Parts: sequence; C-alpha cells; structure tokens
Amino acid sequence: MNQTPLRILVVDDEPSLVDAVATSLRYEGFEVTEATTGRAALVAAQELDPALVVLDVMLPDLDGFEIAKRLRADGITTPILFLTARDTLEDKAEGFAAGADDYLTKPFSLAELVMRVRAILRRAGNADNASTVLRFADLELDVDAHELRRAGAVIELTATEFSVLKYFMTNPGRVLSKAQILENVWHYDFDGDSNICETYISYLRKKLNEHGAPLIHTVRLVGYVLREQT
Amino acid sequence: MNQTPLRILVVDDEPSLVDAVATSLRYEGFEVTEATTGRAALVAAQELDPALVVLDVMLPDLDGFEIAKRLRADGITTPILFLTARDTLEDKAEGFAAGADDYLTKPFSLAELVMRVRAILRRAGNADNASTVLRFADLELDVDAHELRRAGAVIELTATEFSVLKYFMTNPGRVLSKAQILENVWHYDFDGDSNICETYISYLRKKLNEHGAPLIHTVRLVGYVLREQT
DNA sequence: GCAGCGCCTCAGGTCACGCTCAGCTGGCCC
DNA sequence: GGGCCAGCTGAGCGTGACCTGAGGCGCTGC
Repeated sequence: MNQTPLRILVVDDEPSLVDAVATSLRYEGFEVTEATTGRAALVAAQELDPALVVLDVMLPDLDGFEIAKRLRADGITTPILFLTARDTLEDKAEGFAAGADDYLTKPFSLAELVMRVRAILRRAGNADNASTVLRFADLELDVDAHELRRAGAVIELTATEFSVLKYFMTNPGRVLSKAQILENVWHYDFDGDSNICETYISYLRKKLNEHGAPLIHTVRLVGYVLREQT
Repeated sequence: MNQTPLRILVVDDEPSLVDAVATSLRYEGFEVTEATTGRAALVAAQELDPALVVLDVMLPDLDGFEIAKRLRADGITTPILFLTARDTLEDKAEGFAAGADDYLTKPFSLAELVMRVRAILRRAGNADNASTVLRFADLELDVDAHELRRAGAVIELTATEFSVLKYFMTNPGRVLSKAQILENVWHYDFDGDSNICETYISYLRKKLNEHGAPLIHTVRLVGYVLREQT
C-alpha cells in the first residue's frame, strides 16, 4: 500500500556493522540512512523523520538511551530497535524505559534483524497515523498549525508558551520538574535560580483557565503536572 | 488515566509456566486469562478480544504458528508474542511470517517478558504510558504522576510523605529501622534525636487509615513495617 | 523613530510544608 | 501499682517555594 520506500535510520559507531545492516535492509527494499555518532543520529531523526531507527547503545558521544529519551521527550514517536552487546536485564530495562520497541543483543543474525524490523513496521503501519494534533481533556494542540483550541475556542499562544504546553501535552498526567522543563524548553544544562519557568506556567494558566477548569497543577517541591481535577 | 485493566491471553501447555507468566503480568496490573491448549486459545482469543496474546509454539493439539495464522486469517490483528524453546532462524522466520510482533526464546526472564509486553502494548496505542506504579495490597503509588490511590480513592501526599511511603513500598513486608528511613529519605548520616521520622509515619497513617485498615505497623525498638494484617 | 509584541527579570506577598516541641499514651519491668 | 521509656500526635512556628504584577530590553514592521 505504501509506494515510496520506507526510510530507516541506522546508527552505530562501527562503520562495518552499519554497512552490513544497511546493505541487508536496502536489499529488502528499504531506504537507509547511516549515522555513526549520537548527535548526527539526533539531527537525522529529527530532519528525515524515518519510519524506524536502528540504534546502537554504545556511541562515542551520546548514549543510545539518551538519544531515545530526547526523541520521546520531543514528541517523536518513531519506533526504535536497540542494538547492543550489553544484554543484562538492567540494560534492557533502561532501553525499554527509554521507549524501545525491540531490543536485540549482539551477536545477532541479519536475517533476524530484518524480521524484527518488518514486524515493527507492520505494526506501526496499522496503528499510527502520525496525527500532529495532541489532545488532552478538552485541549487540542495542533503542532503543525501552531494552534491551540480549548472546547473549540482558539487560544493564542506565543512561541515559548506553545513549547511549554507541548511538553506537558506529550507527557500528560506526569509530574515534570522545573529542571526537566528548563532543559526541554530552554535547553538549560543547569537550573539557575531563574523563575522563568514559573512565569510561563503562570501565563499558560491564565490563558487556559479563561476557557475551563485548571489543568496545570503545582506539585510542591517536585514540579508541575497536566491533569484533570485532582 | 488508568481505565479498565488490559486483558492478556497466556497460552502454554505447561501449567507451571502459564502460572508464572500470569502471576507476573497480574502483578503488573494486567487482567490475565490462561489457556493450555490451542483450541482453547483460539476460542478465548476470539471471544475475549485480549489486547495481546502470549503464545507458546509447542502445543499438544494446534501449533502456535497455526493459531496465529488462523487469527490473522479471521481478521484478528491482536498483537502476538511468541514463546518457544526453538530458536533456530527458520522457527523465528515462521513465527514472524505468521504475524508475530515479538519472539522470545526459553529460557527467558519474566522481567524481560513484562518489558516486551509493555513495549508492544505501548506501540499498539493501548499503553498506559508505562508509568511506574508500585502496588501493595490496595495501594497504588504512581511515581511518575506522583499520585497515591487506595481502593481507587486519591490520597494527597506532600513531597516528604511521598518519599517515605515510596521507601516502604519498594520494601514491602520488610522492617525498616528509623536510621534506614532517615538515611533514605532525609539523607541523614547519623541519626540525631529528632522524632521527624515518627512524625511522618504518623501523618501517613492518618491519611492511609481513612481509606482502610492499618498497613504501617510499629515493631518496637526495631522500626516500622508495611504489611497487611497484624 | 516609534509602536507593538514577546521574552525575561525582579521583587513583594502569601501560604503550604517541613520540622520542633511538648504533653500524652501504652507497654514493660520492678 | 508505680515508674520509666518508646512511641504517638496535636499545635505552632519559620522558611522558602511559588505566584504574579510591573517593567526593561530587544526585535520587527511601519
């Protein structure tokens, strides 16, 4: 049903392995992009929007788990298949917690990799239609149109407000610490003593509460959470 | 957030294995149906419409692959996780060809099975965002949402209360000394003569006992323990 | 240059929370 | 029974986390 070939991003610091995997997948009819560093992988995943990422855990710069977490935090739900020599349970737990769809330990057979890739894509093809509209309660955040509606009414947001709310809506019902918010929205490494985060929470609340009950709640000493009622 | 529990069908001809798997999954909050024959599995899958099927390949009457094919032929797209001792490539190929979503070879760890089950469900869209929920008796402590429920009712906790209860719930049925609690929650090196620990135990008891029988018990001169009954 | 807008800082006010304290209870031993 | 000690808990206090209105600064469009 899908005419254009599906793009797969393969990331590993070992060029020969990347080549072997890429060749196998190309032979199966996929379009493959290769990357050998974590940063390159992050950029490629964001810009090319591949249908699947085959991701080695051990990379020179950024940990594979870290890459997965960042992608998920940015609302990118592309399936991820981890590839690693570490096969302890803790490693697998960390991988799945980071949002993995499958986890394959080296050494593995290329045939099995291909089968698992197909299985994931088959499932992904049925399920997600990559709607760019995030929904929570009576909120609708259209990421592409950069537009927010609550109960049908359009609410104007500035760029920063939008970014903060998007982070909340990709993590509904979950308490987000100020440090997490600062990192995700402002890319602060360390949390200074700025209250910028509180300020934008305040802005958002003011706008959201005009059209309904409060949705962003403070969890004192912990962070904030998007949730209905309490 | 957490609607009705997701139903999982577990099929294996070895009752002890089915029990072990079912217990693990129930502990994680799933509703589990067990089957020990292929025909029973087919009927259960069609009638109960589970969110996922954990399926052994070797069954007395019907082959697991055969079951998968029949389900797919009937238009049932329920995700399937195969469980088998056969780990040759041909077996895996047959499994994936039959429509498997994952393939786990015995012996496997129950923890890994649970992780893979969660990964599949998350992808299928049924996921409860893999929120880490600690359970004990009728208590549910959602660490991500920073929320406590007892018998369904939400109980508000402050940050410190939450931290103390979390320590108890990660060590259920174990007596924890005041020194341990102080160290874990307050990061005190030495136990001073503060009664802060008792104070928070008191707070917790008051809140928990509003919704059920006492769960935190004093063990004189030793510490406290989270347990049902006496 | 000016107006408008958005991002961010600052500072004052409030109040929830963490913690202390002190009086009370209940079990245990003499 | 009386005294002692461990633990329980209600009251209260100080702190600092959080909220928000005001304003400065820089950018953009006219």
